[in-house]
This record gives sequence, structure tokens and C-alpha cells, in this order.
Amino acid sequence: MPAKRPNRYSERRGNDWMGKVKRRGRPIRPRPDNAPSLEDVARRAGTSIITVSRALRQPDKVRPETRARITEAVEALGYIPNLAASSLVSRRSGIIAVVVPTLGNSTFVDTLHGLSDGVTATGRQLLVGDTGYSETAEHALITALAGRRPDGIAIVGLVRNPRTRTLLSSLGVPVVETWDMTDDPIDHVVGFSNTEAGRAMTRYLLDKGRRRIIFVGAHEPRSRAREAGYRSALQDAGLSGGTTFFTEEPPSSFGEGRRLMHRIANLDPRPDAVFFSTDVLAVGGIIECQHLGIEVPREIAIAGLGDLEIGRSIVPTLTTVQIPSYQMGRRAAEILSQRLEGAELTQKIVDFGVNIIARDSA
Amino acid sequence: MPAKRPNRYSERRGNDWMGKVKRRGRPIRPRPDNAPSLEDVARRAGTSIITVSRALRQPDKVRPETRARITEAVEALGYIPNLAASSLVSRRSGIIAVVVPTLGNSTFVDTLHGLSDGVTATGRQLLVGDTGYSETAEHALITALAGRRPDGIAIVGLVRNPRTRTLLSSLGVPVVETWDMTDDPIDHVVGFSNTEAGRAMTRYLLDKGRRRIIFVGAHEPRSRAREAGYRSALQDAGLSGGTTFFTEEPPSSFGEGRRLMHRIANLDPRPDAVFFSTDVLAVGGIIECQHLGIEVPREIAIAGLGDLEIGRSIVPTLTTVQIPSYQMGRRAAEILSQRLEGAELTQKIVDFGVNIIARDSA
DNA sequence: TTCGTTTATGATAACGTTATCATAGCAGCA
DNA sequence: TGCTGCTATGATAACGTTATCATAAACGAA
Repeated sequence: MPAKRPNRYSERRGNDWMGKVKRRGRPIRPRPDNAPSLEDVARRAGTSIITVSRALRQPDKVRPETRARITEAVEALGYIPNLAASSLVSRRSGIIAVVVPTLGNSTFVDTLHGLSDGVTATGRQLLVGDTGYSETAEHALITALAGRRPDGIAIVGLVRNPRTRTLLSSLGVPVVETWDMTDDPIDHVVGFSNTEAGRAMTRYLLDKGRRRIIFVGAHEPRSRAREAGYRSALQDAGLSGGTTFFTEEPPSSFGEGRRLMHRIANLDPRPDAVFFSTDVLAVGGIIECQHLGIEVPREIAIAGLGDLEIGRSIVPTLTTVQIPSYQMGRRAAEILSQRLEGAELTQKIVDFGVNIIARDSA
Repeated sequence: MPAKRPNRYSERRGNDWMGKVKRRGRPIRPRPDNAPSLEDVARRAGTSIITVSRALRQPDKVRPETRARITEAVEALGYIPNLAASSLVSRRSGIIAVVVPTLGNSTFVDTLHGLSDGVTATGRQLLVGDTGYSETAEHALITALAGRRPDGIAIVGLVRNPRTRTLLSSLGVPVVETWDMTDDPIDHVVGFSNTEAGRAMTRYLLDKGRRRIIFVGAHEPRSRAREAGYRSALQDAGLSGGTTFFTEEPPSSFGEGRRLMHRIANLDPRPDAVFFSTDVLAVGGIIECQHLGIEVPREIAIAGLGDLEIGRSIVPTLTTVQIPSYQMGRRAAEILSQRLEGAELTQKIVDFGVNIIARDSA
């Protein structure tokens, strides 16, 4: 039989020495937040605060009878641990911060989905913010999120701003960048080379005999990288220049794809292929071709990037570059989890590579 | 000139009485988390902790010179306030918890987007979780989120489980349910009647002279409500029954829309209209009709629900029910903000109503 | 001059939890 | 018998911040 001593459940409140001694500082007030605390549970279970804490976190360290009384009290009071207090003292917040350029782009959301699945599997929670593609907003957002002392940080995209990179390194928590590739990640990178993706698809189109290939992209880093790959592939093939059409603004839309395709169709000479930087734009392109009576791929080949579900359904089905959006999120979450369990991962760079999905449109 | 006294910046650590007195409890260790605290800033600025705290939160309460020294120290040290400590003592977490059925559905994500914009405008942060359409997961998720003591909670959908409803009420924070309508919200509801939406679109199709209308939906509460509206409109028109095709599982996909449309096209007699529960399914339906050479809307009218962007771009453009996804999120955030500023809103129910967008497909 | 008010700053306690050490009782063992 | 180790429990301090009250100096009004 182990020690069983009379206990008290922290009598910080309501001590009778109060009022005798002249007191300063915050007075004892009735708790405005009426959520039960460990103290309430302990009182009801007739045990000490610390034993309740243990019963909840390491049940096998507590005698079954004690545990039963505690469980009863927890249920009866509807006790929910205050994770702010827990974070403060344990220095583990159980929060993974996620930074997305925009919540208006469904492929980024797939990554968020993968992160959510991976993160909640380890009992942690997702704190999400979007930057609207602004570097200034990104820095501010990350600063704000850092105040929550997240256990890890996942970012869609590479962080370009040196100040922000320094900030992230200095936080002392694992960081995963995604959706792009670099030799020099802040900590980890799980992604693919957008440049390589642009190059691979352009090569594919060249291999199919296309020569007048137009690129459609946005003023946004990942699109720029794809464009660079496109131009390099043209150059390798001994073709000059290359022509880019730009969307008004990210994120891209089907309608924007249609509008740009409309303009492109009027070019003279007409191109024989259009490589859209995203599937959304490409589907818009296909729809516009259909509308204009342009036969795809006979007259114009159309390619996208992203492997969105609609690309498999539209007629003609869309030739595209596979981007494992969900998987990148999932993998990022796993890397963070492993790091948080103390693993020192040697592989800092996970390159999913690029994979052309050849379908009917090109 | 105000008081200027010698100060000390909380000498809790490193006191020299340590070691003389026999100590129990946690020993003083070097901070493993090397993030600077208010204490570090105060030391560098030559002032007290509390003055630093004030300088950051109520700058006008601190003399400009003092403030300048503090600002310098904050910059130099890269101080970022620990929000867990702040939450604990101030009982304001600055967190809005968001519960979504799935992150795999882009229309829910638009609501998340609206929430994000509205919430970050007030300097708060978004803690996100998805339930995978499971009531059990929903309860567990909300319990977990509640541990973070959020200042407010936004939920996509109505909470059906009575235990979960009780839990949410007991938290004592504002709650907004969205994406549906009820007379009896837990606290607030910002949405529209899915039943009314189903009824309105069905009436529209009936008005267009359609008589053999099929409904395509999912085994999921909002879809069920739309189906109920569909059936009630048929009944009002003196038509019997109604026929529903179900998707395998939510969330819906373009491919699933095509598959179901394929089956529906083979029915004998063939229907003259198909009302899809979501735009994604409906677009799949249009694509399949195109593929089968079925003329839309002459042979079969097709209608959707959600007013996704692609519906405006596809040919024929999609007749649908407008759902202000982004706006619902935005409005939900505003309601939460107002409540948190102390407003007692009399209007607990915000009904965006339903709005048929008549386009070419029906 | 006196006294109340304002301004700027500080001291202290408290928020609710966990890390660490302490200890009573018991079992096992030589 | 005495020692060691184990089990179950507890006491205390600490995490980093904010709420509250206190106070010195300056200011203003009577």
C-alpha cells in the first residue's frame, strides 16, 4: 500500500491569512471564466491537483481506484484541460502553424488537408493563416503565429525574405517549406521543382512535335519558376524566346483561362500549344477552345499543371503535371512529428519529382 | 516629471538566497526555450516588466523616451510576446476555432477564407479542424479545440448532436453556425435554408416546364435538406415521389457527377432535368452530357447548387443556386468580433436567402 | 500654502498547468 | 533485521504574462 496522506488542493485561494496581512497586487476575485480547473476536479475526487494531472496524462501511474474517482469527477464537471497553461509550463504548445499564400486556391487547400490529417493524428492542432501572396503580410503573419510558440511550422512555398528566414530559424522549431524545391531550405523542404516541372512539360510538348508553344502564368514565384523551365527547354531545343501571357492576379480562375485563351487564339501565327501554369487556367482554355470550335489537341495542344480532379473528367481529358498536394501536406506533417519525437532527420530535402500525366489534350 | 524609481526586473531567477534555504520543487534551470521574455526586454531597456508590457499594449501610457528604449530592446532581442501566458492571465486567447466537415471541399474553404479575412482583421488567429463528416469526430474535435479556450467558435453546418450542443453552450463563448438555417441555433446562425434552396430550384425547373426531374445528392445533412425541398416542391406541383441518386461518399467530385449522369441518361423514360446537389456534380453532369451527345438544356436541363466559379465558365453556363460561401464566413467573423467587443446582438439569425442564378443549362 | 488630481512607473499576485523532488508504505532480498 | 528499490501520492516552484493596487513626482485649483 502506497502513501496515503491528507492532501490539500492548493489553497492559494481563500487562505485565512488574507486580510490579516496587508496585501498588494491582484485581489482574489471569483473566477469569471467558470470552466472547472484541475483544482475543482481534485477537490471532487478527494485527491491532489498533481494526481489528477497524472491520471489524465499517464493513467498507469495512478491506482485504478483513484483513477476511477478522477474520471468520475472529470465527467461530472465537464473538465477540459486548459492548454494555454499546459503550453506555458511544458513548453510544448501542441500547435502546428501553417502559412498559405491564399485560401482561395483549392490545391493549396489539399496540402492543408494533408497537414490536417497528419497533424491531428498526433493530437496536435492547426493554426492557419494566409498571406495573400504578400511578403510583408507573410512576415507579420509568421511573427503573430510565433507568439503562440508552435511546435512546428509548415509553409506553402519557399520563404524568400531573408528577415523572415532568419526569424524562422531563430524560433528553434522544425520548419517545413513545401510546394517548391531548393538546395537551401530553412530547415526541411518537401516539394518538387517548379522549374523542372515547367521544363518537363515543355519538353513533352516539343516531343509531340509542337513548336509554337505559349506559356500562361502569373506574377507569382512558383509560376515564375515554371516559366523559367519552359524557357530553358525551348532554348535547349534551339527555339528562341518563348512567349508568356500573364493573368491579372493570382489565384487563377477558369474565367481567366478562357479570356487568355481567347486572346491567344487570335494570334497570328496561331500557336500550336498552350502550356498553362495551373490546371484551373488550362480547363478554362479547353472550354474556350471548345467554344471557339478549335479542336484540341489537333489544332492546339493544351497542357496544365496540378492534376486537379476536373482534369480527369473534362473532355478532352487534360494532360498535366502531377502535383501531390495532399501528399506534400501529409509528408510535411510526418516530418514535423518525427522531429518532435526527437528524431534528427538526415534527409532535409524531399523531392517528389515531376510526373507528366499524358492524357488527351496534348 | 513622474516617478522614477530604481527598479528591478523580477529577480525570481538567480536569487542568492537559493542554496542557503533548502529548496523543494522545480529547480531553476537555464531556459531551454531561449526566446526572450518581457524580463529580458525590461533588463535591456532599464525598466520594469510591467512597463514593457504596457508599452506594447498601451503605448500612450508610457513616456516617449521610455517607449523608445523599450522599442529598441524589443527589436534588438527579437522579442515576441508569449501568447500562452497572455491567454492564461487575461482570459482572452485571441483564437477563433473553426470546425469544417472537410477541407476537401472548396466551397467550405471559401467560408474559411472569409473567416480568415474577418478574423485576422481583428488581430485574432484561426484554429482549424475538420471532422470528416463524423459526429463523433466533431465532438472530439470541439472538445480538443475548447482546451485552447477560444474567444469564439465558428462551425460549418449545424451541430446536431445534443451533447455537442450542450458542450458548446457551456463554454460561454459566442458560437456561429453557418451553411444552414434553423430556428434554434446554439447561439448564432449565418446561413441559408438548404431545404428552401432545394425547393426553389425545383420550382424553377418546374416553371421551365420540366416534369421528370431527378435529384442527385449525398448521404450528408445539407444534401438531405435540399432533397427534402426538392420533394416538397414536387408534391406541391402534384407530382408524385421524386427520384434520388446518391453519390458514394461526400465530398463530391466531377467524376462522380459524370458517372451518375451516365446512369441517369440510360433511364427509361429519360428524365428531362437533373438537379445536382452541388455544382461540382452538376459540372460533371454537363461534361457527361456533352460526351454522350445529349443537348443541354434542350434534351435534359441541368442545375447545380453553390455558384462555383467554373459554373460561369463552362459551356453551357450552369444554372445554379447562389451560396455566398465567402460572405457567410466573413459575416460569421464579424458577428464574433462584435460579440467580443461586448455587443449583445439581438439578431441571432442571419438568413442570406436563396437566389437562383438562371444561366444556360436550365 | 494645502490638498486633490494626474502622470508615469512599479510591486505583487494570480492565471492553470507541469517538472522536479520528496516521502510514506510496502515488497524483495541478503 | 536492515537495506534497497518500487509504487503511489504529494508539495512546491515555475512558466511569462496581465490585473490590480500603490506611489512618487508634477500639476493645478482653492
